[in-house]
Amino acid sequence: MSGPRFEPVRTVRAYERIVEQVEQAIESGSLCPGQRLPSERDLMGQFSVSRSTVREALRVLQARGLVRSRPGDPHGAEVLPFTSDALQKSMASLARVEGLSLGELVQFRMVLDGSANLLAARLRTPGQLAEMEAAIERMREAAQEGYDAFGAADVAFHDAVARASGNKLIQICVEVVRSIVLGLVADRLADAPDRDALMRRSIRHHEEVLAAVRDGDGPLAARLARQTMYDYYAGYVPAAERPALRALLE
Amino acid sequence: MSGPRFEPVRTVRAYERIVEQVEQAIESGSLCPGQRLPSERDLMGQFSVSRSTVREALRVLQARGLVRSRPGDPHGAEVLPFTSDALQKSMASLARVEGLSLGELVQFRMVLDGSANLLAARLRTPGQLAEMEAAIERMREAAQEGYDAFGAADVAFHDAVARASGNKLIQICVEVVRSIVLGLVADRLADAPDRDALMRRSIRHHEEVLAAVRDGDGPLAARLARQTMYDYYAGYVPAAERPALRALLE
DNA sequence: CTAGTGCACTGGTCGGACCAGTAGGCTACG
DNA sequence: CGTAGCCTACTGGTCCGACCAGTGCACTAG
Repeated sequence: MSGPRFEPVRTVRAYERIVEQVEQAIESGSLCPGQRLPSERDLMGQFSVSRSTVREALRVLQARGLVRSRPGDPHGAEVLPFTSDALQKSMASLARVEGLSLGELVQFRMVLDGSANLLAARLRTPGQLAEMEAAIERMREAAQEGYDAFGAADVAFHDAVARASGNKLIQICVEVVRSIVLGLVADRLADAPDRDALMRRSIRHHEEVLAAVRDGDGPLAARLARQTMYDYYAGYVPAAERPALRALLE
Repeated sequence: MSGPRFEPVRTVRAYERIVEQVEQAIESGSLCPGQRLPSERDLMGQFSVSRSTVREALRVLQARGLVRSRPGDPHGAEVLPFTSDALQKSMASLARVEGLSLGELVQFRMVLDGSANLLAARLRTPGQLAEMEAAIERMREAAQEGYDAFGAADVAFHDAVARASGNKLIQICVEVVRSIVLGLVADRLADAPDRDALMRRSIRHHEEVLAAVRDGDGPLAARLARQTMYDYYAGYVPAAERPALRALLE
């Protein structure tokens, strides 16, 4: 009954095949970050296509964050090291299009940060522990300097924890989601009424988290980290969403 | 000492501004999924640019998964509903370029799936609970039919849990990371020696997880979910990475 | 009323052209 | 001899006009 199983032919556009080839060259390592692609006019020769086609391919590669081109650059497009930019862009667009609420984002941060602390408590090296201590020390100094400096030191602490978790995926997602959240609440954080008290309390919380990490008590570190995050952001989250956040606190 | 703070001027390319405008129209909702963009020739009139520029903008929008165009379509490019495709693409490329190990990916799944179960145990609706039960029932049937059907039912269960967590971000990340992991181990899963025993044990584990979710015991559900994931994948993870996974089991 | 045909239009690709910008070599001046 | 400044050859960004294969719709012939 059934003859030979034919598959639907996929019409592959010329620029897509160029994208594939370059992408593969980058992934296979034969094209390293910092290296340059040939100029568009060279590429049109190598691929036997017109410049328009080459350019459309480059636009796609650029949109994926693999390549950057600059007018006038005599060396051609530059192959970029991986950045989470593309990931962040699509997640940010996800956040807007899909209508992600601040509550969901904060909840996700609680999950990630909690897990990062859990892992860090068990897997950290002495050097990483020192980094975290340095970050908190920096937070204490920065509290005198201003809110921006304090925020930066805060970020540095969470990054140190994420690194100590030993999981690059966690590390990157922490970074991506945090930047989205900070983008959403930046204006409201700026004019918080009692910033000094907020910073002092935040430092104390971070110290408790660090102590748990130092002691290797993962579950405690995770719980404290989630609680810290909750205390810090709950005020900006609509009351209706808060119960979902509290579900992550024992 | 410091004069007026000048900022570096950012030369904005024409196609970028087109991308911005269309992106914003989609995000603001004035352009809904299913609707059509004007034809390229119309757009070049509306934006006062050449077709090449319009096309480059469309390439970028297409690369971000916001739009699809098809040759010959008399209605112009179609605005797509959000899919996690773009997210998945950038995360998959991250996995390759950054050299994410299977261990890290599985660990991340343990984190996500654990948290999803924790939340689901506390926030699930009766309907969602029924979905999970149906998915497990489907797993029992599928175990007779074959490995592919079983895998599909397994995926359906985890999706039901992710939905019940109430967090779309968790839901999407679960989906994205799972598809990457499955892509990595697909060939090795196919010729596992004792597939029947594997499936039976997997069903039993899932039943235990479901029971915990039904009882509203979040921490237990989370721990069981992580344990299930570990048992299922640990064999494919290099022994050196396994301790990091076990750090997530009490 | 339906089956078939033709047309108007689409996106994909091509080739050529011009512009503003850059880098590096060249020149002329100190 | 060294350096400051110009010059040129090249880059990417944009525009234009053209052709092709594919699509959907309206119109027509049966």
